[in-house]
Amino acid sequence: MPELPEVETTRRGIAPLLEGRRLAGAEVRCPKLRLPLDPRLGAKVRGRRVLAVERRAKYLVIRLEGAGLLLHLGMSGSLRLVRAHEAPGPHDHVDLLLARGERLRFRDPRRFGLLLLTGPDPGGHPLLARLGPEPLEPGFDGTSLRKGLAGRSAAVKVLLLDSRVVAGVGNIYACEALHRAGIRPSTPADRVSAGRCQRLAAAIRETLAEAIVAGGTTLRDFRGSRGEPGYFASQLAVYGRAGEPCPRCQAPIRVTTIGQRSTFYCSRCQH
DNA sequence: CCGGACGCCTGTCGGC
DNA sequence: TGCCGACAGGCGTCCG
Repeated sequence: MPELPEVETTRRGIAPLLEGRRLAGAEVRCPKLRLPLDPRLGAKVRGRRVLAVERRAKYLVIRLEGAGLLLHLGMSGSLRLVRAHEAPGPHDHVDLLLARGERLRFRDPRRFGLLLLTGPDPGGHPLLARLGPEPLEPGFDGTSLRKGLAGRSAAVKVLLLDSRVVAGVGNIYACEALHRAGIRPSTPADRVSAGRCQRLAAAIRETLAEAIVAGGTTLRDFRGSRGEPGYFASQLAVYGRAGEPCPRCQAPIRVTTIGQRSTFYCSRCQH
């Protein structure tokens, strides 16, 4: 579920609540996520101060004194600050405990998420080693995107979902950025011209930045750290809108399958 | 290396 | 109303 804007929304919500405070432990109720949770997580984080809450691609990178945490929300994860007396639901798998009875609660019905204890530099974890450029950082532009697409015959949309090409773009924002750039998702990646790569890189950045401003996209269950939904769904041009008129040219939005994922596009204004 | 298929889980929705 | 299959925002792995 959560793509870069949703993870960034979550990060912005929890960072001010965590940074500078000490963890009092952790409560692991269900250790079976994408990778098993460390059953001794609580003892290992207890007493450590939170130095920073950062984001890389769709990962939250939490730096602690002498250790680190790597957290991924998978398809259905969310984080929320709760009070100790709030009873956990069936999918509230783990809490990070703070002082004063506050907890950061990790809910993840589908359990594709991840919470790993790492060394002092969680950013150096192997899971992050092969990630491509951050789309909102200066290192990402038409030139670097074109390099990522060079020599690849796969559909350009498949490569936008490849975190080695660009980090953090998921199915919603790949569809939206391609629509904004006027590029058909099935176009072979190496046939996207330099000029169109420039346009596509700009479209990716704009789409992600606007979605962050809106607090992300809530289709069903995404919630920010205070339980609030994201409001970008109303600004989606194509995703989930099969049969509706294209906001630019009024032709009906089509849906097809590319790379085993539903793909929405306008056949009139995307070429 | 590349492209494509699959599995991991649970919830929800549409069709019959 | 109830059941059953299809599908969902991710991503690592395996196969040819």
